[in-house]
Amino acid sequence: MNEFPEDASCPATSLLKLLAGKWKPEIYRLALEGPVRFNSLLRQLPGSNKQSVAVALKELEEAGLLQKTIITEKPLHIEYHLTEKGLSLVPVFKQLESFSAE
Amino acid sequence: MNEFPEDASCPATSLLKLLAGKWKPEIYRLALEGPVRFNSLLRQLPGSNKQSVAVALKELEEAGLLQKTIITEKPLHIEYHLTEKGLSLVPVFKQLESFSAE
DNA sequence: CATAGTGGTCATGTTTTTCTGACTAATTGA
DNA sequence: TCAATTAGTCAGAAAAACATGACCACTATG
Repeated sequence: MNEFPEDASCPATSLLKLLAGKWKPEIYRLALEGPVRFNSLLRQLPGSNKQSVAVALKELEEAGLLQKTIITEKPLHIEYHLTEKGLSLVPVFKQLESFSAE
Repeated sequence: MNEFPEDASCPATSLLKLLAGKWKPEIYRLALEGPVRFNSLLRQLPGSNKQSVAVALKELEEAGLLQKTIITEKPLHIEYHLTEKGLSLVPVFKQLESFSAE
């Protein structure tokens, strides 16, 4: 009988999967306060590990939410900061947070 | 040195994890159009299976986004419909969808 | 009475995700 | 020169998520 034969694919699925990955919401949240760094994140996120944080950073970067920058000054290091695309997610994220807080 | 010793826990994490679970965005999306049913969902979601859909429905219900109702009329069956809490997520979901569409 | 549809559960297996610990390599400071 | 900090990679193990197929109980239809 097939009551609803339409395609039920969902545009939000891949974005949700990306954002929900381990340590990603936490990293995104910290990135809202300013550029983040690999080792600093490891210290800020108790229970995290190099591998997962590296993967999270890479995927957030590939998704165009974070921009990786090599800082050649003083003590040579790498920073990740939100892109415009990353910033455009702020309202969504704020809503998710306020919803969770209920 | 511990530059940032604050707790970095994130209120959005659990909600994101809930929403990102397999078939959950698709089920939520279909529920926006009206009450959904178990076997009907299985037909509407190609590639899905009883187990995953059952788990998704249970978790969405436990999270208070869906309400399970036994319909005692005509051909006895069960419906899941969005709660007020579930409806309050609509704007978030719409934003996620429009963001994905870019 | 048999068959199909309703809405599941359960045990098991596979696949995906995440974690652990070892290792690398360049830079900096003492 | 030694040790620490930077930012990772890699292989393998463990844990979590997901899929498969069998089964169950009830209702409805022929």
